[in-house]
Amino acid sequence: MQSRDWRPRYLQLAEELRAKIMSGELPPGILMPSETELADSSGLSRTSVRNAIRQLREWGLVRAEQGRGTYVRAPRQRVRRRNTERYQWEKDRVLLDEAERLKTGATEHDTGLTVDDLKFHAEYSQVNADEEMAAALRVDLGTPLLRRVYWTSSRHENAPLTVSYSYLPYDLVAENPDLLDEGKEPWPGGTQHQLYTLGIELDRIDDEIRARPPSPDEAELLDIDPGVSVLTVRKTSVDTSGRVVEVADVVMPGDRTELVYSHKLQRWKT
Amino acid sequence: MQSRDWRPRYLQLAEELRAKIMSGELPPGILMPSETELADSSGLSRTSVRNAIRQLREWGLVRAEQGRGTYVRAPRQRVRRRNTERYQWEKDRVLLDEAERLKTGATEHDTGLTVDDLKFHAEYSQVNADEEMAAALRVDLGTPLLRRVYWTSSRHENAPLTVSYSYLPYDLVAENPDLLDEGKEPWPGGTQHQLYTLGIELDRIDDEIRARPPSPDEAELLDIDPGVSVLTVRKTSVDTSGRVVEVADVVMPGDRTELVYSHKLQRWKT
DNA sequence: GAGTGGTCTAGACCACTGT
DNA sequence: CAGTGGTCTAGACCACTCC
Repeated sequence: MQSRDWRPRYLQLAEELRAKIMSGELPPGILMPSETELADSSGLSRTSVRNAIRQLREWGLVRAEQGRGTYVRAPRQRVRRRNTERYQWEKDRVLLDEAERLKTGATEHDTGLTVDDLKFHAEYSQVNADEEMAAALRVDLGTPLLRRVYWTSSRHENAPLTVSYSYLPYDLVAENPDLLDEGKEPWPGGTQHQLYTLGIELDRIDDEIRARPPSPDEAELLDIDPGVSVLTVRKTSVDTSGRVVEVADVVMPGDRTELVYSHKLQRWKT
Repeated sequence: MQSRDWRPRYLQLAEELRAKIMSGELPPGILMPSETELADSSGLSRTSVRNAIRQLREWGLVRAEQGRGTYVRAPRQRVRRRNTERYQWEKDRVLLDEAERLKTGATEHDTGLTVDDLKFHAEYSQVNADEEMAAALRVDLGTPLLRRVYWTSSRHENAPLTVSYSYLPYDLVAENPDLLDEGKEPWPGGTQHQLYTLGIELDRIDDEIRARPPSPDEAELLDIDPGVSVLTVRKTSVDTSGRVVEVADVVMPGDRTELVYSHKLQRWKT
Protein backbone atom coordinates (compact mmCIF):
# COMPACT_ATOMS: atom_id res chain seq x y z
CA MET A 1 0.00 0.00 0.00
CA GLN A 2 1.09 3.54 -0.75
CA SER A 3 2.07 5.55 2.28
CA ARG A 4 -0.51 8.24 2.93
CA ASP A 5 0.02 11.82 1.90
CA TRP A 6 1.50 13.57 4.91
CA ARG A 7 0.58 17.12 3.96
CA PRO A 8 -2.43 18.87 5.44
CA ARG A 9 -5.56 18.17 3.47
CA TYR A 10 -6.29 21.83 2.81
CA LEU A 11 -2.92 22.13 1.07
CA GLN A 12 -3.64 19.03 -0.99
CA LEU A 13 -6.90 20.62 -2.08
CA ALA A 14 -5.14 23.90 -2.84
CA GLU A 15 -2.67 22.09 -5.05
CA GLU A 16 -5.36 20.12 -6.83
CA LEU A 17 -7.13 23.36 -7.65
CA ARG A 18 -3.87 24.98 -8.67
CA ALA A 19 -3.24 22.13 -11.09
CA LYS A 20 -6.71 22.58 -12.57
CA ILE A 21 -6.10 26.29 -13.05
CA MET A 22 -2.69 25.74 -14.61
CA SER A 23 -3.99 23.07 -16.97
CA GLY A 24 -6.84 25.26 -18.18
CA GLU A 25 -9.55 23.06 -16.70
CA LEU A 26 -10.49 26.14 -14.69
CA PRO A 27 -9.82 28.90 -17.22
CA PRO A 28 -9.21 32.56 -16.30
CA GLY A 29 -12.30 34.60 -15.53
CA ILE A 30 -14.43 31.60 -14.60
CA LEU A 31 -16.35 31.44 -11.36
CA MET A 32 -14.93 28.75 -9.10
CA PRO A 33 -17.24 26.30 -7.36
CA SER A 34 -18.54 27.90 -4.19
CA GLU A 35 -17.02 27.04 -0.84
CA THR A 36 -19.95 24.86 0.14
CA GLU A 37 -19.79 22.99 -3.16
CA LEU A 38 -16.08 22.40 -2.72
CA ALA A 39 -16.66 21.24 0.84
CA ASP A 40 -19.23 18.72 -0.37
CA SER A 41 -17.18 17.46 -3.29
CA SER A 42 -13.94 17.19 -1.35
CA GLY A 43 -15.41 15.79 1.83
CA LEU A 44 -13.75 18.57 3.85
CA SER A 45 -15.30 21.14 6.13
CA ARG A 46 -15.87 24.65 4.88
CA THR A 47 -13.07 25.87 7.16
CA SER A 48 -10.56 23.63 5.41
CA VAL A 49 -11.85 24.66 2.01
CA ARG A 50 -11.39 28.27 3.05
CA ASN A 51 -7.81 27.52 4.08
CA ALA A 52 -7.19 26.05 0.64
CA ILE A 53 -8.67 29.12 -1.04
CA ARG A 54 -6.61 31.44 1.14
CA GLN A 55 -3.55 29.65 -0.19
CA LEU A 56 -4.71 30.12 -3.78
CA ARG A 57 -5.22 33.81 -3.09
CA GLU A 58 -1.73 34.15 -1.71
CA TRP A 59 -0.45 32.51 -4.84
CA GLY A 60 -2.31 35.19 -6.78
CA LEU A 61 -4.38 32.61 -8.65
CA VAL A 62 -7.91 33.58 -7.62
CA ARG A 63 -9.81 36.65 -6.45
CA ALA A 64 -12.65 36.37 -3.94
CA GLU A 65 -15.54 38.83 -4.10
CA GLN A 66 -17.99 39.03 -1.28
CA GLY A 67 -21.49 38.08 -2.30
CA ARG A 68 -20.45 37.12 -5.82
CA GLY A 69 -18.02 34.28 -5.68
CA THR A 70 -14.39 33.40 -6.29
CA TYR A 71 -12.92 33.95 -9.74
CA VAL A 72 -9.88 32.53 -11.43
CA ARG A 73 -7.50 35.39 -12.20
CA ALA A 74 -6.18 36.03 -15.66
CA PRO A 75 -2.43 35.62 -15.86
CA ARG A 76 -1.16 39.16 -15.71
CA GLN A 77 0.86 41.05 -18.20
CA ARG A 78 4.40 41.04 -16.88
CA VAL A 79 6.11 44.38 -17.11
CA ARG A 80 9.83 44.87 -17.45
CA ARG A 81 10.98 48.30 -16.38
CA ARG A 82 14.46 48.86 -17.72
CA ASN A 83 15.31 51.86 -15.63
CA THR A 84 18.94 52.16 -16.69
CA GLU A 85 17.98 52.84 -20.27
CA ARG A 86 14.68 54.43 -19.45
CA TYR A 87 16.06 57.42 -17.64
CA GLN A 88 18.60 58.24 -20.31
CA TRP A 89 15.96 57.62 -22.95
CA GLU A 90 13.64 60.11 -21.26
CA LYS A 91 16.44 62.62 -21.10
CA ASP A 92 17.30 62.23 -24.76
CA ARG A 93 13.66 62.66 -25.72
CA VAL A 94 13.47 66.05 -24.07
CA LEU A 95 15.30 67.72 -26.93
CA LEU A 96 13.17 66.12 -29.64
CA ASP A 97 10.30 68.15 -31.05
CA GLU A 98 6.82 67.71 -29.75
CA ALA A 99 5.45 65.69 -32.68
CA GLU A 100 8.11 63.12 -32.08
CA ARG A 101 7.55 63.00 -28.32
CA LEU A 102 3.82 62.53 -28.68
CA LYS A 103 4.28 59.20 -30.38
CA THR A 104 5.31 57.20 -27.38
CA GLY A 105 5.62 57.61 -23.64
CA ALA A 106 7.53 55.68 -21.07
CA THR A 107 4.86 53.11 -20.35
CA GLU A 108 4.79 52.04 -23.95
CA HIS A 109 8.54 51.81 -23.75
CA ASP A 110 8.18 49.38 -20.87
CA THR A 111 5.34 47.23 -22.06
CA GLY A 112 5.47 47.29 -25.82
CA LEU A 113 1.85 48.37 -25.82
CA THR A 114 0.77 51.27 -28.02
CA VAL A 115 -0.79 54.46 -26.77
CA ASP A 116 -4.24 53.27 -27.84
CA ASP A 117 -4.06 50.38 -25.40
CA LEU A 118 -3.43 52.60 -22.41
CA LYS A 119 -5.51 54.72 -20.06
CA PHE A 120 -4.06 57.50 -17.94
CA HIS A 121 -5.06 59.10 -14.73
CA ALA A 122 -3.57 62.09 -12.93
CA GLU A 123 -4.38 63.96 -9.76
CA TYR A 124 -2.56 67.00 -8.41
CA SER A 125 -2.53 68.66 -5.03
CA GLN A 126 -0.46 70.91 -2.85
CA VAL A 127 0.87 69.48 0.42
CA ASN A 128 3.41 70.48 3.02
CA ALA A 129 6.56 68.42 3.42
CA ASP A 130 6.35 65.92 6.26
CA GLU A 131 9.47 64.72 7.97
CA GLU A 132 10.17 61.99 5.45
CA MET A 133 9.70 64.12 2.35
CA ALA A 134 11.63 67.02 3.85
CA ALA A 135 14.59 64.69 4.33
CA ALA A 136 14.23 63.13 0.89
CA LEU A 137 13.97 66.47 -0.93
CA ARG A 138 16.41 68.15 1.45
CA VAL A 139 14.01 70.99 2.21
CA ASP A 140 12.63 72.34 5.47
CA LEU A 141 9.76 70.68 7.26
CA GLY A 142 6.48 72.14 6.01
CA THR A 143 7.82 73.39 2.67
CA PRO A 144 4.98 73.52 0.12
CA LEU A 145 5.20 70.68 -2.37
CA LEU A 146 3.37 69.77 -5.54
CA ARG A 147 2.08 66.24 -5.13
CA ARG A 148 1.20 64.40 -8.29
CA VAL A 149 -0.43 60.97 -8.26
CA TYR A 150 -0.77 59.16 -11.52
CA TRP A 151 -1.29 55.74 -12.88
CA THR A 152 -1.44 54.05 -16.22
CA SER A 153 -3.40 50.96 -17.05
CA SER A 154 -3.90 48.71 -19.99
CA ARG A 155 -7.35 48.85 -21.56
CA HIS A 156 -7.49 45.09 -21.38
CA GLU A 157 -6.86 44.97 -17.64
CA ASN A 158 -8.58 47.42 -15.38
CA ALA A 159 -5.86 47.52 -12.78
CA PRO A 160 -2.96 49.94 -13.23
CA LEU A 161 0.50 48.63 -13.95
CA THR A 162 2.08 51.24 -11.70
CA VAL A 163 1.02 54.01 -9.39
CA SER A 164 3.35 56.97 -8.91
CA TYR A 165 3.45 59.53 -6.16
CA SER A 166 5.67 62.37 -7.25
CA TYR A 167 6.75 65.33 -5.13
CA LEU A 168 8.40 68.55 -6.30
CA PRO A 169 9.12 71.74 -4.38
CA TYR A 170 6.22 74.03 -5.18
CA ASP A 171 8.20 77.17 -5.76
CA LEU A 172 10.43 75.38 -8.22
CA VAL A 173 7.46 74.49 -10.30
CA ALA A 174 5.24 77.53 -9.99
CA GLU A 175 7.00 79.30 -12.85
CA ASN A 176 5.57 76.88 -15.41
CA PRO A 177 1.77 76.67 -15.19
CA ASP A 178 1.77 73.55 -17.35
CA LEU A 179 3.25 71.70 -14.43
CA LEU A 180 0.24 72.53 -12.30
CA ASP A 181 -2.30 71.38 -14.87
CA GLU A 182 -3.45 67.81 -14.49
CA GLY A 183 -4.53 67.70 -18.11
CA LYS A 184 -1.00 68.41 -19.28
CA GLU A 185 0.52 65.38 -17.55
CA PRO A 186 2.45 63.33 -18.23
CA TRP A 187 2.28 63.82 -21.99
CA PRO A 188 3.96 64.98 -24.00
CA GLY A 189 7.44 64.53 -22.78
CA GLY A 190 7.37 63.49 -19.16
CA THR A 191 8.72 65.22 -16.11
CA GLN A 192 12.21 65.69 -17.49
CA HIS A 193 10.81 67.75 -20.33
CA GLN A 194 8.79 69.91 -17.98
CA LEU A 195 11.83 70.50 -15.83
CA TYR A 196 13.68 71.47 -18.99
CA THR A 197 11.20 74.29 -19.53
CA LEU A 198 12.36 75.60 -16.15
CA GLY A 199 15.98 75.43 -17.22
CA ILE A 200 16.66 72.32 -15.17
CA GLU A 201 18.87 69.53 -16.45
CA LEU A 202 19.10 66.28 -14.55
CA ASP A 203 22.50 64.90 -13.66
CA ARG A 204 21.69 61.78 -11.70
CA ILE A 205 18.75 59.60 -10.70
CA ASP A 206 18.96 57.29 -7.68
CA ASP A 207 16.58 54.38 -7.22
CA GLU A 208 15.90 52.69 -3.89
CA ILE A 209 13.99 49.46 -4.22
CA ARG A 210 11.97 47.74 -1.52
CA ALA A 211 9.28 45.08 -1.19
CA ARG A 212 6.48 45.39 1.33
CA PRO A 213 2.86 44.38 1.87
CA PRO A 214 0.40 46.65 0.09
CA SER A 215 -1.77 49.11 1.99
CA PRO A 216 -5.47 48.27 1.68
CA ASP A 217 -5.82 51.15 -0.82
CA GLU A 218 -2.96 49.89 -2.94
CA ALA A 219 -4.30 46.34 -2.90
CA GLU A 220 -7.62 47.68 -4.14
CA LEU A 221 -6.14 49.90 -6.82
CA LEU A 222 -3.60 47.45 -8.18
CA ASP A 223 -6.04 44.55 -7.86
CA ILE A 224 -3.78 42.32 -5.83
CA ASP A 225 -4.56 40.32 -2.74
CA PRO A 226 -3.35 41.76 0.57
CA GLY A 227 -0.97 38.78 0.76
CA VAL A 228 0.90 39.79 -2.42
CA SER A 229 3.77 42.24 -1.96
CA VAL A 230 4.32 45.41 -3.89
CA LEU A 231 7.67 46.47 -5.28
CA THR A 232 8.44 50.12 -4.66
CA VAL A 233 11.02 52.37 -6.22
CA ARG A 234 11.90 55.66 -4.62
CA LYS A 235 13.35 57.68 -7.45
CA THR A 236 15.37 60.72 -6.49
CA SER A 237 16.28 63.13 -9.28
CA VAL A 238 19.26 65.42 -8.83
CA ASP A 239 20.00 68.28 -11.20
CA THR A 240 23.35 69.44 -12.48
CA SER A 241 23.75 71.85 -9.58
CA GLY A 242 23.34 69.03 -7.06
CA ARG A 243 19.82 70.00 -5.99
CA VAL A 244 17.12 67.36 -5.46
CA VAL A 245 14.35 68.42 -7.82
CA GLU A 246 11.93 65.50 -7.63
CA VAL A 247 11.25 62.53 -5.42
CA ALA A 248 8.84 59.94 -6.77
CA ASP A 249 7.56 56.76 -5.17
CA VAL A 250 6.56 54.23 -7.77
CA VAL A 251 4.45 51.32 -6.54
CA MET A 252 4.16 48.18 -8.64
CA PRO A 253 2.45 44.84 -8.10
CA GLY A 254 5.18 42.42 -7.07
CA ASP A 255 3.67 39.45 -8.85
CA ARG A 256 4.06 40.84 -12.34
CA THR A 257 6.87 43.35 -12.35
CA GLU A 258 10.52 42.93 -13.21
CA LEU A 259 12.96 45.75 -12.73
CA VAL A 260 16.06 45.65 -14.86
CA TYR A 261 19.28 47.52 -14.23
CA SER A 262 22.35 47.29 -16.37
CA HIS A 263 25.84 48.21 -15.22
CA LYS A 264 28.62 48.97 -17.62
CA LEU A 265 31.95 48.46 -15.87
CA GLN A 266 35.08 50.48 -16.48
CA ARG A 267 37.88 48.63 -18.25
CA TRP A 268 41.08 47.83 -16.47
CA LYS A 269 44.10 49.70 -17.67
CA THR A 270 46.19 47.13 -19.50
CA MET B 1 -23.32 55.90 23.33
CA GLN B 2 -20.25 55.41 21.13
CA SER B 3 -20.94 53.67 17.86
CA ARG B 4 -19.46 50.19 17.95
CA ASP B 5 -16.19 49.36 16.23
CA TRP B 6 -17.14 48.04 12.82
CA ARG B 7 -13.96 46.08 12.16
CA PRO B 8 -13.80 42.33 12.71
CA ARG B 9 -12.86 41.47 16.25
CA TYR B 10 -9.81 39.45 15.23
CA LEU B 11 -8.40 42.55 13.54
CA GLN B 12 -9.10 44.65 16.61
CA LEU B 13 -7.17 42.11 18.68
CA ALA B 14 -4.34 42.07 16.14
CA GLU B 15 -4.07 45.84 16.35
CA GLU B 16 -4.15 45.84 20.13
CA LEU B 17 -1.27 43.37 20.18
CA ARG B 18 0.54 45.36 17.51
CA ALA B 19 0.29 48.45 19.67
CA LYS B 20 1.70 46.55 22.65
CA ILE B 21 4.63 45.34 20.58
CA MET B 22 5.32 48.79 19.18
CA SER B 23 5.15 50.42 22.59
CA GLY B 24 7.57 47.93 24.10
CA GLU B 25 5.02 46.40 26.43
CA LEU B 26 5.74 43.17 24.57
CA PRO B 27 9.47 43.51 23.91
CA PRO B 28 11.38 41.62 21.19
CA GLY B 29 12.26 38.03 22.00
CA ILE B 30 9.53 37.59 24.58
CA LEU B 31 7.11 34.69 24.49
CA MET B 32 3.59 35.91 23.73
CA PRO B 33 0.65 34.66 25.74
CA SER B 34 -0.48 31.33 24.32
CA GLU B 35 -3.49 31.15 22.03
CA THR B 36 -5.69 29.70 24.75
CA GLU B 37 -4.64 32.42 27.18
CA LEU B 38 -5.40 35.09 24.62
CA ALA B 39 -8.74 33.47 23.88
CA ASP B 40 -9.63 33.56 27.57
CA SER B 41 -8.44 37.10 28.18
CA SER B 42 -10.05 38.54 25.04
CA GLY B 43 -13.27 36.60 25.24
CA LEU B 44 -12.79 35.35 21.68
CA SER B 45 -12.60 31.82 20.39
CA ARG B 46 -9.24 30.29 19.66
CA THR B 47 -10.04 30.48 15.93
CA SER B 48 -10.39 34.25 16.10
CA VAL B 49 -7.23 34.54 18.15
CA ARG B 50 -5.43 32.53 15.50
CA ASN B 51 -6.72 34.89 12.84
CA ALA B 52 -5.30 37.80 14.81
CA ILE B 53 -1.96 36.05 15.14
CA ARG B 54 -1.88 35.24 11.45
CA GLN B 55 -2.22 38.96 10.81
CA LEU B 56 0.68 39.71 13.15
CA ARG B 57 2.77 37.12 11.33
CA GLU B 58 2.00 38.70 7.98
CA TRP B 59 3.10 42.00 9.43
CA GLY B 60 6.37 40.29 10.35
CA LEU B 61 5.91 41.13 14.03
CA VAL B 62 5.87 37.64 15.55
CA ARG B 63 7.20 34.18 14.81
CA ALA B 64 5.21 31.06 15.75
CA GLU B 65 7.07 27.89 16.64
CA GLN B 66 5.23 24.65 16.90
CA GLY B 67 5.30 23.17 20.38
CA ARG B 68 7.14 26.17 21.83
CA GLY B 69 5.03 29.24 21.46
CA THR B 70 4.84 32.52 19.63
CA TYR B 71 7.68 35.01 19.99
CA VAL B 72 7.89 38.72 19.33
CA ARG B 73 10.42 39.30 16.59
CA ALA B 74 13.35 41.63 16.96
CA PRO B 75 13.28 44.49 14.47
CA ARG B 76 15.66 43.38 11.79
CA GLN B 77 18.83 44.96 10.60
CA ARG B 78 18.00 46.68 7.35
CA VAL B 79 20.53 46.12 4.63
CA ARG B 80 21.22 48.50 1.79
CA ARG B 81 22.82 46.87 -1.21
CA ARG B 82 24.25 49.56 -3.43
CA ASN B 83 24.76 47.46 -6.51
CA THR B 84 25.81 50.28 -8.83
CA GLU B 85 28.89 51.00 -6.77
CA ARG B 86 29.32 47.50 -5.49
CA TYR B 87 30.04 45.91 -8.83
CA GLN B 88 32.61 48.49 -9.85
CA TRP B 89 34.09 48.33 -6.36
CA GLU B 90 34.50 44.57 -6.66
CA LYS B 91 36.14 44.99 -10.03
CA ASP B 92 38.57 47.59 -8.74
CA ARG B 93 39.50 45.36 -5.84
CA VAL B 94 40.59 42.55 -8.14
CA LEU B 95 43.84 44.28 -8.95
CA LEU B 96 44.72 45.02 -5.33
CA ASP B 97 47.07 42.66 -3.57
CA GLU B 98 45.74 39.91 -1.38
CA ALA B 99 46.48 41.51 1.98
CA GLU B 100 44.35 44.45 1.00
CA ARG B 101 41.50 42.29 -0.30
CA LEU B 102 41.37 40.18 2.84
CA LYS B 103 40.39 43.15 4.93
CA THR B 104 36.84 43.48 3.73
CA GLY B 105 34.36 41.64 1.55
CA ALA B 106 31.23 42.75 -0.13
CA THR B 107 28.88 42.01 2.76
CA GLU B 108 30.79 44.33 5.04
CA HIS B 109 30.59 46.87 2.26
CA ASP B 110 26.80 46.57 2.37
CA THR B 111 26.15 46.42 6.05
CA GLY B 112 28.95 48.33 7.68
CA LEU B 113 29.60 45.29 9.87
CA THR B 114 33.15 44.06 10.28
CA VAL B 115 34.37 40.63 9.31
CA ASP B 116 34.27 39.48 12.93
CA ASP B 117 30.52 39.99 13.07
CA LEU B 118 29.85 37.74 10.12
CA LYS B 119 29.53 34.02 9.51
CA PHE B 120 29.90 32.43 6.09
CA HIS B 121 28.61 29.29 4.54
CA ALA B 122 29.37 27.77 1.13
CA GLU B 123 28.28 24.66 -0.68
CA TYR B 124 29.38 23.55 -4.15
CA SER B 125 28.04 21.00 -6.55
CA GLN B 126 27.99 20.08 -10.21
CA VAL B 127 24.67 20.15 -12.01
CA ASN B 128 23.48 20.06 -15.60
CA ALA B 129 21.85 23.12 -17.10
CA ASP B 130 18.07 22.96 -17.09
CA GLU B 131 16.07 24.90 -19.60
CA GLU B 132 16.08 28.11 -17.60
CA MET B 133 19.79 28.15 -16.83
CA ALA B 134 20.70 27.12 -20.36
CA ALA B 135 18.83 30.17 -21.63
CA ALA B 136 20.29 32.46 -18.99
CA LEU B 137 23.88 31.36 -19.57
CA ARG B 138 23.33 30.91 -23.30
CA VAL B 139 24.65 27.36 -23.29
CA ASP B 140 23.15 24.07 -24.46
CA LEU B 141 20.65 22.17 -22.37
CA GLY B 142 22.49 19.75 -20.08
CA THR B 143 25.80 21.62 -20.12
CA PRO B 144 27.71 20.87 -16.88
CA LEU B 145 27.60 23.81 -14.48
CA LEU B 146 29.28 24.63 -11.21
CA ARG B 147 26.58 25.49 -8.72
CA ARG B 148 27.61 27.46 -5.68
CA VAL B 149 25.23 28.22 -2.85
CA TYR B 150 26.38 30.59 -0.19
CA TRP B 151 25.06 32.77 2.51
CA THR B 152 26.34 35.24 5.02
CA SER B 153 24.80 36.01 8.37
CA SER B 154 25.41 38.37 11.19
CA ARG B 155 26.55 36.74 14.43
CA HIS B 156 23.85 38.63 16.23
CA GLU B 157 21.06 37.29 14.05
CA ASN B 158 21.03 33.66 13.09
CA ALA B 159 19.28 34.15 9.80
CA PRO B 160 21.32 34.99 6.72
CA LEU B 161 21.04 38.42 5.14
CA THR B 162 21.20 36.95 1.66
CA VAL B 163 21.36 33.57 0.00
CA SER B 164 23.07 33.31 -3.37
CA TYR B 165 22.79 30.62 -5.98
CA SER B 166 25.56 31.09 -8.50
CA TYR B 167 26.04 29.15 -11.72
CA LEU B 168 29.11 29.08 -13.95
CA PRO B 169 29.87 26.86 -16.94
CA TYR B 170 31.96 24.03 -15.53
CA ASP B 171 34.57 23.92 -18.26
CA LEU B 172 35.18 27.63 -17.88
CA VAL B 173 36.05 27.12 -14.28
CA ALA B 174 37.86 23.79 -14.26
CA GLU B 175 41.19 25.42 -15.07
CA ASN B 176 41.40 27.03 -11.66
CA PRO B 177 41.01 24.46 -8.87
CA ASP B 178 40.50 27.22 -6.32
CA LEU B 179 37.12 27.81 -7.85
CA LEU B 180 36.04 24.27 -7.06
CA ASP B 181 37.12 24.44 -3.41
CA GLU B 182 34.38 25.44 -1.02
CA GLY B 183 36.96 26.54 1.52
CA LYS B 184 38.35 29.12 -0.87
CA GLU B 185 35.06 30.96 -1.34
CA PRO B 186 34.19 33.72 -1.44
CA TRP B 187 37.26 35.16 0.23
CA PRO B 188 39.57 36.63 -0.63
CA GLY B 189 38.47 38.67 -3.53
CA GLY B 190 35.11 37.45 -4.71
CA THR B 191 34.07 35.91 -7.97
CA GLN B 192 35.46 38.68 -10.12
CA HIS B 193 38.93 37.99 -8.77
CA GLN B 194 38.64 34.29 -9.42
CA LEU B 195 37.52 34.97 -12.96
CA TYR B 196 40.53 37.26 -13.32
CA THR B 197 42.81 34.29 -12.61
CA LEU B 198 41.22 32.68 -15.67
CA GLY B 199 41.96 35.74 -17.76
CA ILE B 200 38.36 36.92 -17.72
CA GLU B 201 37.44 40.58 -17.38
CA LEU B 202 33.85 41.60 -16.87
CA ASP B 203 32.33 44.22 -19.11
CA ARG B 204 28.74 44.42 -17.91
CA ILE B 205 26.48 43.16 -15.17
CA ASP B 206 22.70 43.08 -15.59
CA ASP B 207 20.34 42.85 -12.64
CA GLU B 208 16.74 41.70 -12.88
CA ILE B 209 14.74 42.35 -9.76
CA ARG B 210 11.55 40.62 -8.70
CA ALA B 211 9.46 40.09 -5.59
CA ARG B 212 7.75 36.79 -4.90
CA PRO B 213 6.62 34.60 -2.02
CA PRO B 214 9.43 32.54 -0.49
CA SER B 215 9.67 28.80 -1.00
CA PRO B 216 9.27 26.88 2.27
CA ASP B 217 13.06 26.30 2.31
CA GLU B 218 13.80 29.99 1.85
CA ALA B 219 11.30 30.98 4.53
CA GLU B 220 13.06 28.61 6.90
CA LEU B 221 16.57 29.71 6.01
CA LEU B 222 15.93 33.44 6.00
CA ASP B 223 13.67 33.21 9.04
CA ILE B 224 10.71 34.94 7.50
CA ASP B 225 7.08 33.96 7.54
CA PRO B 226 5.68 32.41 4.37
CA GLY B 227 3.53 35.53 3.99
CA VAL B 228 6.56 37.84 3.69
CA SER B 229 7.97 38.26 0.18
CA VAL B 230 11.55 37.85 -0.85
CA LEU B 231 13.36 40.22 -3.16
CA THR B 232 15.40 38.44 -5.79
CA VAL B 233 18.12 39.71 -8.05
CA ARG B 234 19.19 37.71 -11.05
CA LYS B 235 22.67 38.97 -11.78
CA THR B 236 24.08 38.19 -15.19
CA SER B 237 27.79 38.83 -15.72
CA VAL B 238 29.06 39.37 -19.23
CA ASP B 239 32.76 39.45 -20.06
CA THR B 240 34.55 41.72 -22.50
CA SER B 241 34.06 39.22 -25.32
CA GLY B 242 30.29 39.27 -24.83
CA ARG B 243 30.08 35.84 -23.22
CA VAL B 244 27.85 35.22 -20.18
CA VAL B 245 30.26 33.90 -17.56
CA GLU B 246 28.10 33.78 -14.45
CA VAL B 247 24.44 33.87 -13.53
CA ALA B 248 23.63 34.33 -9.86
CA ASP B 249 20.27 34.43 -8.12
CA VAL B 250 20.44 36.43 -4.94
CA VAL B 251 17.52 35.99 -2.55
CA MET B 252 16.92 38.54 0.20
CA PRO B 253 14.21 38.94 2.81
CA GLY B 254 11.86 41.62 1.50
CA ASP B 255 11.11 43.07 4.92
CA ARG B 256 14.63 44.29 5.60
CA THR B 257 16.40 44.85 2.30
CA GLU B 258 16.82 47.97 0.22
CA LEU B 259 18.44 47.84 -3.16
CA VAL B 260 20.01 51.04 -4.38
CA TYR B 261 20.87 51.89 -7.96
CA SER B 262 22.36 55.12 -9.12
CA HIS B 263 22.21 56.42 -12.66
CA LYS B 264 24.54 59.05 -13.97
CA LEU B 265 22.99 60.74 -16.98
CA GLN B 266 24.85 62.04 -20.00
CA ARG B 267 24.95 65.81 -20.32
CA TRP B 268 23.17 67.56 -23.11
CA LYS B 269 25.38 69.15 -25.71
CA THR B 270 25.04 72.86 -25.14
C1' DG C 1 -35.09 35.44 -1.14
C1' DA C 2 -31.34 32.51 -2.34
C1' DG C 3 -26.59 32.19 -2.70
C1' DT C 4 -22.00 33.99 -1.81
C1' DG C 5 -17.83 34.91 0.89
C1' DG C 6 -16.44 36.91 5.78
C1' DT C 7 -16.61 36.17 10.62
C1' DC C 8 -17.15 33.45 14.73
C1' DT C 9 -17.89 29.59 18.07
C1' DA C 10 -16.90 25.35 20.86
C1' DG C 11 -15.32 21.71 20.52
C1' DA C 12 -11.55 17.78 18.86
C1' DC C 13 -7.12 15.36 17.65
C1' DC C 14 -2.41 15.83 16.10
C1' DA C 15 2.89 16.70 16.13
C1' DC C 16 6.05 18.90 18.43
C1' DT C 17 8.57 20.96 22.50
C1' DG C 18 9.96 21.20 26.99
C1' DT C 19 10.62 18.79 31.74
C1' DC D 1 4.02 14.34 31.00
C1' DA D 2 1.56 18.93 30.17
C1' DG D 3 1.55 22.76 27.11
C1' DT D 4 2.10 24.66 22.56
C1' DG D 5 0.78 25.73 17.84
C1' DG D 6 -1.30 23.25 13.43
C1' DT D 7 -5.23 21.06 11.55
C1' DC D 8 -10.07 19.95 11.28
C1' DT D 9 -15.14 19.64 12.12
C1' DA D 10 -20.11 21.10 12.18
C1' DG D 11 -22.45 24.17 13.08
C1' DA D 12 -24.04 29.68 13.17
C1' DC D 13 -24.94 34.61 11.82
C1' DC D 14 -23.62 38.48 8.97
C1' DA D 15 -23.09 41.74 4.77
C1' DC D 16 -23.22 41.64 0.26
C1' DT D 17 -24.82 40.63 -4.71
C1' DC D 18 -28.02 39.14 -7.95
C1' DC D 19 -32.59 38.17 -9.41
